[in-house]
Amino acid sequence: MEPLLVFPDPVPPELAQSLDLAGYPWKAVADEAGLVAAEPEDGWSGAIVVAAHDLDGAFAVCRALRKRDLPLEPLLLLISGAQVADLELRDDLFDDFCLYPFQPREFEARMKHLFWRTGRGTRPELIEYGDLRLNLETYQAAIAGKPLDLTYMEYELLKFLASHPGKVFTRETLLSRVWGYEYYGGARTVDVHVRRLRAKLGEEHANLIQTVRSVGYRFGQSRWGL
Amino acid sequence: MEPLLVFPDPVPPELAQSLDLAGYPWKAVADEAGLVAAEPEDGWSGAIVVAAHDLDGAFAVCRALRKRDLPLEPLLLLISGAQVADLELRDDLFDDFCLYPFQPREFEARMKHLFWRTGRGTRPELIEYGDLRLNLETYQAAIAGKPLDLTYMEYELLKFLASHPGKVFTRETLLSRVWGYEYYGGARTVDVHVRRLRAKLGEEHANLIQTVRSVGYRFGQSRWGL
DNA sequence: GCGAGTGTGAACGCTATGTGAACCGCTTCG
DNA sequence: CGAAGCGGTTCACATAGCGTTCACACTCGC
Repeated sequence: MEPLLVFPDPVPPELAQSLDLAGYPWKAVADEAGLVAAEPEDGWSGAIVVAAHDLDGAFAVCRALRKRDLPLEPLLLLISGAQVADLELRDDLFDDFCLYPFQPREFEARMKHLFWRTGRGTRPELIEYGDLRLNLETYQAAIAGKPLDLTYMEYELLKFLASHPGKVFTRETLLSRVWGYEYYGGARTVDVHVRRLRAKLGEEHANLIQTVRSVGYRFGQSRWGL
Repeated sequence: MEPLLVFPDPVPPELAQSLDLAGYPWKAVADEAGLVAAEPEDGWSGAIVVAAHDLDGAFAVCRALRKRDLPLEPLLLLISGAQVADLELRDDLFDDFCLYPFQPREFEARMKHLFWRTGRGTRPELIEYGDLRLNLETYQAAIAGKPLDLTYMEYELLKFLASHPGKVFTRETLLSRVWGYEYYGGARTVDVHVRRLRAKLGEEHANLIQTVRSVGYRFGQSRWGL
């Protein structure tokens, strides 16, 4: 596991202790300049920024971390109770915060939840939508409990569509995202795969993949929430 | 704003007070059966589940909320310090947690951050004007909650008009901006599409698109009032 | 009341999509 | 080594949905 970035340097001893006890590798950074200098080859796996002693410096570090091409996640902010009000309008600078000084149990639970949450974004192991279920680990699909016998491309296409329910994708987008970025091929290929998917989904569920004329295809119903 | 779901019923008084002070509308629910019974027409805007007094009941509610077609978000869990360990392996049941009893400032900050996060992460790009709502991601439109079945050109035209409310466009402008810059066609095409749009909007909302004689069309009310 | 501008219904023709089948490369098995 | 099977791609054709156009009725302003 890549190390966590921790600000400031030196790190408060109780934080260092909690991190070590929980088994997180970490590296302290004193200021913005250190972000680049101390960065491991494979990047940071997350960041913990202690704002309790230096609010402005902490926010500066957060900003620097979030401005990168790939904003660093997750980012946990440790602040004193009196600083809670300063979070206002700075929601974009952190993923979660924890009152400082902290209870080790709460700190550890927040770390776990944060990693779980951001990890889920990159590697979900199960996709479910209505009766449909895709097991990404075993490459199996099932609808209403009945297993679907999908080919590789069919599975990949369905996986991509089902992981963005409601959103419409053009054939070109699907070709580049599902087939590959430099794919040379006719857009009708998508049609054929959609047709086979619909056939395998069965008459009852064929409408899971909807045609949006002149645009492309959409999986499932739109989300009108919020 | 739609109300928050709060479990259990009765709600602890300090929680009720904090919610009221922060201006969140809310509705208490006593058990899983109440989730459906008490649900507002437009759904919940989020949930707060107090686990401090009834851990199992709280998790049951969380599970029920997350199993729905559209898992309810955001979901804030309130737990006692002794229960933190019980969060283990239940990361999927909540979005954030707060130690209970809580400091109102921390509670409020978590609520704000949660709403900011879910709003930003999952909110589709929308165009809204009065009862009209256009979802740009899903190519769907709805008026007063009822979905509109629009064709591609109708959708594009409405999208363009609705994104410049109050402004008058000539047919030529519309042809070049909606149809395309090199479009060579009769101006009456616009009329026909406007007519169909009005018909689909329904008698009640047909006046959303107004005719400005000798000039063109305008969406919504003029900025000078009417 | 006249004319320009706009609403309306219907008809036409095009284009995007559905559909069946052929093709082609790859793997498997005899 | 060749045949067969499988899966992905492409092609040709059918078709319905949709955009455009036109003719005519109507309305508004002068």
